[in-house]
Amino acid sequence: MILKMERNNNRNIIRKIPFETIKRLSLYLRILRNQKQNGAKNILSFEITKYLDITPAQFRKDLSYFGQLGKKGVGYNIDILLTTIENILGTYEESKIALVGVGKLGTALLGYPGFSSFRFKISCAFDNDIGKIGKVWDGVKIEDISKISTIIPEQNIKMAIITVPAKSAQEMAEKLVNSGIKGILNFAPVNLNLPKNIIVHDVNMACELITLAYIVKKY
Amino acid sequence: MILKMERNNNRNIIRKIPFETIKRLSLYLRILRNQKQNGAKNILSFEITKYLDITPAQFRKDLSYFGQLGKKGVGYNIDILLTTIENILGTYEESKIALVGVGKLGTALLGYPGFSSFRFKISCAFDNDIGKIGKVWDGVKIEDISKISTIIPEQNIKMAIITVPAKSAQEMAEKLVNSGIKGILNFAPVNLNLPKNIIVHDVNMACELITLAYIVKKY
DNA sequence: CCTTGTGAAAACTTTCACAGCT
DNA sequence: AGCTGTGAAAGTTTTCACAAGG
Repeated sequence: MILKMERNNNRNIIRKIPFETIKRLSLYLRILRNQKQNGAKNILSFEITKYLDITPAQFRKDLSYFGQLGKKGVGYNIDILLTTIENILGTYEESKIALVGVGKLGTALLGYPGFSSFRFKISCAFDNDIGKIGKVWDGVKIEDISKISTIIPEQNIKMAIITVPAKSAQEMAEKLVNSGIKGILNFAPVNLNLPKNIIVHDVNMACELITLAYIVKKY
Repeated sequence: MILKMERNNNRNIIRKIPFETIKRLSLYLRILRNQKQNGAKNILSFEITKYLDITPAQFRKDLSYFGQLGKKGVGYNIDILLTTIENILGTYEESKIALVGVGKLGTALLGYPGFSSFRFKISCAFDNDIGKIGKVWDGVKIEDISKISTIIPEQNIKMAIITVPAKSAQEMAEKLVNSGIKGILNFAPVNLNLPKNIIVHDVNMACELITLAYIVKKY
């Protein structure tokens, strides 16, 4: 999957950026922040990839899509790299997220500390359980499902996380899309049938375990 | 990544099975079970892929690695397909899983109903919080971290899920590996540094959101 | 010397298109 | 007539290997 045609900073050439490169940028971001916190100013391609299952050449290739960011014989300046990657990924501005389904998993996600470091904020949560509606979890008030169509346009939210049971996921997804949601992180174990311009990423824990188990058994 | 050289049933030819094919098998499994429950006996490649972002040709190609499972002009018998895929993935026998870290996410996974349908069973859970040790969640007694090295070999557990904070993940992973664990599903936002023969799958919710946000913004 | 940046080659995956069964 | 099975082609990603610059 090719994501984008991007004009290369230095040489004015149109480049294709592999989707796999984009996925890896957030991994680089995490490590670079750690290194910066440890006081490092510079990093070499083989140093950063020691912490990942990625080759140094892969790292350099990934960055090459965005310009000549390193110095030959010297390595990469961590601040420059951080700024560049944060700009590419857009993590410098806060993104509001809607959560639908405040069961066990939804509750865990509401309290998940990893989102805020990438400036994601779950700014509203919905459930159909009367026992939950009106309560506040981690600073977020649980609203009734019926409020989706008013609150999401009001707050101009573009992304949502679905953590409802499989049987209601499609209905919730349609409600979200009708309210302006463009991207969905779907934890329900069903394939959502939505307009092609809506981006859906599925997270299926059972599938992750199955592939893990398959590999473990074969080796 | 090529997973395996497999002897093809019908033609005695050595085949390479793409890793991507293995990942899709669990998706097929889910839909086939649904269809069977709805009373269907047969399914066509274009019918099953209606529910997925996969082309019919991709589905047929995937299955072709495991033999000639369909009938030309007729389609695929659901029972045969189910049996074949369950055999390939090994989901016909129960796999015991150890859980390390019974915080919010760990608790959610303990109660996650999706595991049991693929015969995964979280059979032991560990935490270092004295307030949790000894308590029983979803039928599983929480044990102290120090018991990892006795309970895991005793129960002959080969796979574990890590849901502890980033700073203790590496230490826990090493304990697990020393106790006989071969595969780890890691929810902690750090890269685990372990022997190459140990299989680690990372699940990073923040990274999922970042790539989703990137695509949503660009389109 | 050292490490980056990058074309070119290799590896992997998906799609095409049609022969071959039923 | 209709759908599968599959080589071959196309598309995508990773690795190689070395020129080039500090």
